[in-house]
Amino acid sequence: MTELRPGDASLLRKVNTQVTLRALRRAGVATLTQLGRVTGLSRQTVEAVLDELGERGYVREVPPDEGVMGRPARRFGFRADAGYVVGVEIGAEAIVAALADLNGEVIAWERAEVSGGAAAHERLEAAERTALTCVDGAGVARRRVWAVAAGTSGIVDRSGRVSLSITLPGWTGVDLAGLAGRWFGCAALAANDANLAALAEHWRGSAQHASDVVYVLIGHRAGAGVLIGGRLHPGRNGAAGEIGTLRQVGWEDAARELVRDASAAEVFEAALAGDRDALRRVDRYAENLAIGASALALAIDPDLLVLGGGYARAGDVLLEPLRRHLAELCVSAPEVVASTFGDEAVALGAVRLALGHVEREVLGL
Amino acid sequence: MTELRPGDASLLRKVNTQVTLRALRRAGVATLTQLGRVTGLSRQTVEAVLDELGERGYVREVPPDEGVMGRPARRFGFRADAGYVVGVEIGAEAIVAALADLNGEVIAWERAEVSGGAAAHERLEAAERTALTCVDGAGVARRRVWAVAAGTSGIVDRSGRVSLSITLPGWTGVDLAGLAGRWFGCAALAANDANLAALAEHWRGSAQHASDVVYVLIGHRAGAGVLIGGRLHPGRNGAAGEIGTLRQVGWEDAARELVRDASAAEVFEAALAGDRDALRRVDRYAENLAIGASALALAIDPDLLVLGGGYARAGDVLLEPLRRHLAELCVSAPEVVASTFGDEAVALGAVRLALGHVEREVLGL
DNA sequence: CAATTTATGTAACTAATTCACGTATGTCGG
DNA sequence: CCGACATACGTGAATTAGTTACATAAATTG
Repeated sequence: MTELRPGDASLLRKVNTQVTLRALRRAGVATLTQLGRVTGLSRQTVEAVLDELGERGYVREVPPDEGVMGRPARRFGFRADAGYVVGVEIGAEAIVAALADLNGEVIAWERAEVSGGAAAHERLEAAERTALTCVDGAGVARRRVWAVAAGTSGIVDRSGRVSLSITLPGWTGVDLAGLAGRWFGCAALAANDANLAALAEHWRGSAQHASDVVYVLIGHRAGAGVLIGGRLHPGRNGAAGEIGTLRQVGWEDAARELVRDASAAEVFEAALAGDRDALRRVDRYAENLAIGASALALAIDPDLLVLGGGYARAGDVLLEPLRRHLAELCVSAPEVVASTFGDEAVALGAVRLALGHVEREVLGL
Repeated sequence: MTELRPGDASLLRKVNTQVTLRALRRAGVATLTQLGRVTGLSRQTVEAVLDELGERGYVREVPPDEGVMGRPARRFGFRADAGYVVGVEIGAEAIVAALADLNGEVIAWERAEVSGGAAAHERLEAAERTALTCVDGAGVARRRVWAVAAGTSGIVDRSGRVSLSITLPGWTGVDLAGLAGRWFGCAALAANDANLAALAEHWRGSAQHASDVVYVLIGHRAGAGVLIGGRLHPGRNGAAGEIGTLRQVGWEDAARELVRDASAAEVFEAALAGDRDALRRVDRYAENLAIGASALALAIDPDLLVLGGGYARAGDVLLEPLRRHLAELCVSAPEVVASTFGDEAVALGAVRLALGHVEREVLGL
């Protein structure tokens, strides 16, 4: 339902501003002539656009290059420090916050532990504290944060409310986006953790060249996030990818069976060393995982399946049997790769989400 | 990856042409002033756009309204008969062809039976014959067909080739789009039948107000089609929705169990009459269906689930237990409705697909 | 220091759109 | 039948945005 609106001349300027800004951000620093070449616009148009952007504070002129032939060209750079965004992961046992500039470069990380049994208000206070510390510690004024996004396990609806959480006590019903907006008095978004991790992988991780992505987050509990056309696909209720709840899929007990007596890391370690029992347990786990993953893969037929979360650190010991089982179950199984990011994936995805909001709303895409 | 291109003034005209054309097609016949009001453009702009469209043959002036106050306004109408599109369903036992004008109004239907065991070339010849008869019978010159789309069961890849078919003999590997293009010497597309049926429902059926739709086509075999954001989501290999192949889902045997000795219609009939055994069998069938449907619903979290195909004619006898089982399996089950169309759904979806191609490529959206 | 190279500044021109205002052409009421 | 009214048409000026062309400016090179 793309609302098609009529355009007057100002639409052109909007379009060309976006084209120019995108080219400038890609290039880092560029001259008018260079920008004209890559955008296909005339130098004069680029100049007019950059003037406007300069007045709005998004672009700054930098000293010209030296030592090159001809008249020195004026050079411009995107002011990535014009504003900032914050991404926060609110997990069961830890809060991870990231502060990033408008280029998405992370300036500062902050991490805090929380008790798995902490009440909702405690967890929220810890999240707020962590986010504020992250920003303050980097020496960035709080009012310069333009958007914040939070990721958490459970189902998060379109408005940013947690509509269902099984793992975190008192978490169901929390208006995450509404509350996070008060931290910095800015726009706020909230989404499911696996969805954000998927976004992070598509942004800077192993899913960069994929358009439709399924991200499976495995740890104590397994969840999944879905990207369609490179964009988040939360679904009607924000529940897309929540296939783990289906009994036949068996994600519920899979992790329990895997670890039983030892820690997960130990099991994977033993399997890597060739231990028969460990190998069998990992294979069994991979099979369980593959059932759910294949349901997702068959439903969506993605370009890529990314495996992330704590257990994904096991690498090929887990990936190889997963690929095998997946191939058995799917007509045409997607490529399977491991996540690039570790603990930062969710917060990084939250940064991307917040940044996307800024790009749309503020820079006016 | 929306390629963002710079715009010169002609971009404005393109945009406004689209806006105007869309408004005109919606209105049927309209005056310049009316079009100006609904599009938000000035009367002069609308006039200029309509002049161009008139020269290109897409718009025609019709006699002014009589009996209204003031100077009679010139009235314009979209020339829906400027071109035509053809949609064809190539099924196991029948070919259904539909000829439609540029408004998507179906001018003529044509139907032919084929043997389920017919070889690929026979089936293709039957399809071609049916399509040609449909067009010829309506008195439309063959060269006025601008695009044709074909739908069939099995997996159809992006290029329009059947990459896997289990039901139709010799069907795997057939370059459906390539061959269909020769029928009328025009652009040709091909897609999976369930996907096209979904498209039809979204276009004019029970899914008109939904954005993300899962369509489950049930008959001898069950298949599913997926719409994301109102658009076809075929997936990487055109296999999105092919969840029936997953053993755990049980769609393979579901239909077999249902019918066993009687015909499906008889079983549904008996269930409607209150027959215990029939009710149990329908419930069992609904449960099997729900497992696969819930996997799709959980993966995609759609706005709506549409049930179509032969067995969907059973109506509430089947829908009610399906809804019940789905609610048990899903965190938040989607609304479930029956398909609006009967046997025409797939051909109608093919018409929509072909029309979409024309709108994009020819009318230049 | 002149030649070369490259960027800037200015002016003329085109495309598309809007606004304002006068003109044309119907219906309605006496 | 004719004037009042309503509504649409036609024309011209103004605005915004973008492009091309060319003279001018400011560096490096030999």
